[in-house]
This record gives sequence, C-alpha cells and structure tokens, in this order.
Amino acid sequence: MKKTRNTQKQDYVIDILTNAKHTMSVEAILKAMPIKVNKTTVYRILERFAEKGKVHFVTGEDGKAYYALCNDCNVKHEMHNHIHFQCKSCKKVTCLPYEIEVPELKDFEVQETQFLMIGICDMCIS
Amino acid sequence: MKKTRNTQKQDYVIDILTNAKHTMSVEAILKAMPIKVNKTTVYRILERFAEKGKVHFVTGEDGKAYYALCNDCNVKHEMHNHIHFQCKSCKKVTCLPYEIEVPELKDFEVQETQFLMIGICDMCIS
DNA sequence: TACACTAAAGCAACTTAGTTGCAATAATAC
DNA sequence: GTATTATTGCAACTAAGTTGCTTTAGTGTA
Repeated sequence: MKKTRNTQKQDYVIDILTNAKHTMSVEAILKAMPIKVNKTTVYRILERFAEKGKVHFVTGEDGKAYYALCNDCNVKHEMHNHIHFQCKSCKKVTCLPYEIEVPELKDFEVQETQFLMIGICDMCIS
Repeated sequence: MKKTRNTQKQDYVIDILTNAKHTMSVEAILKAMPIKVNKTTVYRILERFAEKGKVHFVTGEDGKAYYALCNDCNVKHEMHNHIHFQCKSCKKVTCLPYEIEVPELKDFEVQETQFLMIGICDMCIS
C-alpha cells in the first residue's frame, strides 16, 4: 500500500463530512472549508478517501457526485447497499437506513452499488 | 396536454433506442443518427419522451445520462424499479430484469428511482 | 391547395463538473 | 537538517448539458 501523509486539509474534509447532515458535493465542501483550498485538491482528497473506504459517493440525478462518510455501512458489507434520496428541488442527497437486497448477477462482476430514489423532500414540499 | 408533432428525427431516436442492446448516451444516439441532427434537438426529443414515459434514463457513475426505451417497465409500475448495470471499463449501461422492492419513505415523496450496480461486464473482464 | 399557427429543430454561446500535467510546497523518515 | 516524495496549487482543458433566439416544418382549417 502506498504511503500516505496526514494534512490539515484532509482533516478539514473529514470534519466537514462528519458534521454534515447530508451528502455533500465538492462545491459544497469547498464552501464549507475554513481556509482556501483548491478544488483539485478536494477532488483528490476525496478520491483517496474513497479508495480507502473512508468515504463513499453517489452520483445524483443531476450528474454530480455527492460524498458521505462511511460509518458502519461498508465495515460489514464491503459495499454501500443502502439507499440514497435526492430532492429534485433542493438537490440534497441523503443516506437512508435501508439496505437493498442485491441479486447475484451472472454476466457482471459487481464492485459497487448506487441506489437512488428521487423526489421531493419534506422541507421542500410545503 | 400540449400538442405534439411527428417528425422524422423523433422516429430515428425511437428506432435507434429500439435496436439498442444497451442504454445510450446522447452522444451515442447522435453518432447512430443516419442524418445530421443537432445535439440540442436530441436532448429535447429525449426530454419530451421521458415526460411521456416512452423513455427512461439512468445517471451513470460517470455523471452522464443513459437512455432506454420503456417497454413494460413502467406500464405496470409507474416507476422504473429495475436495476441497471454500468461497466467501469466500457461504460455501457444495461437494463437488468430485476425489480427492486422499494421501501415506503416517510419524509420523502418519491417520484423516480435509479438503481445502479457498477463493476465489470463479461465482455471487458477477459 | 394555400395559409396560419406554433411545435420542433438549429445554432452559437454559455455554464459547470471534473480532469490533466506540471511546478511548488510540506509531511515524514533518516 | 536534509532528502524523498505525497500532497497541494494553478492554469488550461474537456465534455455534458443548457439557454435564448431564430428558422424550419408539421398540422389543422378554409
């Protein structure tokens, strides 16, 4: 395994995702940063974390990637088979505590899953 | 309901999707067109078809939209709860004949679903 | 068949997420 | 303290998708 270093910016990303109520886009993470960080840096930090399984992401219906910390989700499963919900109005993506029972596929070697439900959230419905 | 017109270009899109083995990106549809068509046109044709329920799309892990004809998938269900598979190597997205049992969500009004499994397909594994 | 209405198509310019290659910076090991 | 190299920054780029406006061409009516 490649050597890694601890940096302040990586810590900030973890802090921000830890305190996040929803999954976050790179754009949102950048805005939440207490110091100025380049977007490429954030992309690469998240890429590294995703490889290590610290973070997972879903691609929203809008084509953007939304990131969240991995809590117990993949410790047990190696995969993130829980559902995400994206609100069409506010675009927020939320991790939901529902696991999907995934079928065995014959012609495909499955590495990840992304289950997304799309609609309107409570906050936006009123 | 708004009036619609039948045009050659719309027919071509339907033809192409009918003969497609996989879901198709707008780029792929454009390439498959027997005549020159503007990309904006294809986007708008697909948008109209999606509204009418003739077509559905999944957002791939790559953030691109992949379109497929709706066969019996939404006639019965109003939603497209089948699984899609995207190959990380060739990027192809395939509709799979597996329905997902979706949970009732309390805080969200669900309008659509996108279930994506990601990995390597048989063709690319060798 | 000719005409009016307007849906559909074309065009060009734009927006934005994400990427790339390379140079500068700074953790870590010695 | 110094060397090594992981990490960050920067600028330029790519590509998907959008927007506003003009032009073209289905379709209904006379």
